[in-house]
Amino acid sequence: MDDVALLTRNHVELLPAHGLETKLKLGRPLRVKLGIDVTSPDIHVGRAIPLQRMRAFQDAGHIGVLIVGDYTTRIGDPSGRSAERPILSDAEIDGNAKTYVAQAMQILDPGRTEVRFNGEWLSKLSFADVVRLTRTLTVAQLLERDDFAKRIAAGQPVSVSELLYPLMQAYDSVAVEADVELGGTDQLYNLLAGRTVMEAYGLEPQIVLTTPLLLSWDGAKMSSSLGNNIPLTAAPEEQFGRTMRLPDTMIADWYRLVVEAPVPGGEAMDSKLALARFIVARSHGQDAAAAAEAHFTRVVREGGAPEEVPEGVLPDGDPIHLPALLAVAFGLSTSEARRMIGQGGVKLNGAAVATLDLPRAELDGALVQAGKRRFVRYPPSS
RNA sequence: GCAGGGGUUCCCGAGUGGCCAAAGGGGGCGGGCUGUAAACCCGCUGGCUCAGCCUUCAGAGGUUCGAAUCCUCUCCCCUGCACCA
Repeated sequence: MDDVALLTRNHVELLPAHGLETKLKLGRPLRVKLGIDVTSPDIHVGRAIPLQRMRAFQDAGHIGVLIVGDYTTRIGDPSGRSAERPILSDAEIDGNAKTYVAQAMQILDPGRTEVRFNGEWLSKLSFADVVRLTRTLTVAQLLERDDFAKRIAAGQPVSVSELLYPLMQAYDSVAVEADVELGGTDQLYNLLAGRTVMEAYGLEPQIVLTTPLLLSWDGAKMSSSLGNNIPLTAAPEEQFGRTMRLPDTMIADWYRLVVEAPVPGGEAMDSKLALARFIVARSHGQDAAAAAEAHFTRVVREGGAPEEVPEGVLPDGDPIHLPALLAVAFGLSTSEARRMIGQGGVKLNGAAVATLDLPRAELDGALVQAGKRRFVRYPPSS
């Protein structure tokens, strides 16, 4: 029933070498842990990759233990950062935590998922408990971490609280008695610390499995803070469009990591459309995916207006000043609107506009477009 | 604490008294092309009912006809050294 190749598909590191086979021979459902911190409100397609692994384990009869890092987020994970992360407010953290679980369930099997908030145990540790925890690792071990090493070499600050982060995450593994922990490659250090700490607490150390980081259309790691992400909560049209933004050269990678299937072949365009459909369908269902594709075809490929165009209200006065109108309608500055008009990017009922002021009659009942994606309709008065 | 080096428009990064709303790159936006929001090419990229005006170069004052550029003070960052009874 356990196909190791399937469970570990696309992994980067799997440690120790044959540890997973040994665990599987125990003949009981394994507890497969994945910790997520809640610094941003959305899970995106890249962060879904380890969730996909968790799903594979679930489908094979194992238990997914999803740790919501409400408590650790208060410390701030330094992974991949050259600066300390800002500490979020409690309200932000709690708000994010709520939406996270729902998003994760787009990928996971709810019936085989155990959701735990790590504040449950971390908030109860006494100072003596923390000291005991800190005894499990040495400073030298903590400083081995690439990120810390680089920052120290560069003379940048590393706060003591950041050093505690791997320990807290490791303690999660102790608390939930993880058999396997999943994570992106940037989490390798933390995951390995989990092994050491579990051992110190008399537990069988977890198996560590890391997944690749998904690169986005700009070639950088997909990340909410870089704005190159596709959130699982984004609207269907948005998810579809963002996927279509991928350079053709990255399609194969996304098929491997996101769809976990070979590229269908044929035109790059068709593969990319199918990829976009997959991503939307996973979050919003087949119907939404079809609708999003129809929207894309209409608006982007054919340059037409979408099915649903928001309605605007014309201001008073007769010659209507277009820059001001566009500024209100699309949230632009009037200078931006002027530039767009000057570059032929503004259309009135499909025809480019060249004047800044238009008679009210021409706008009444008109469809106004700015660029390819912004539309507003002014319903006829009377 | 002492000595030195820095803080520039979304980001990186030029600019050391007028030619600076400020080079260049990135990003973003617009157009062209295209069975893609890919690739490629061109343009734009502080605000303003805009041939002009207004507000920007960490902050506050000052010198000057004129300051991102000079002076003073303040805040923040970095690099050495010192301190760590």
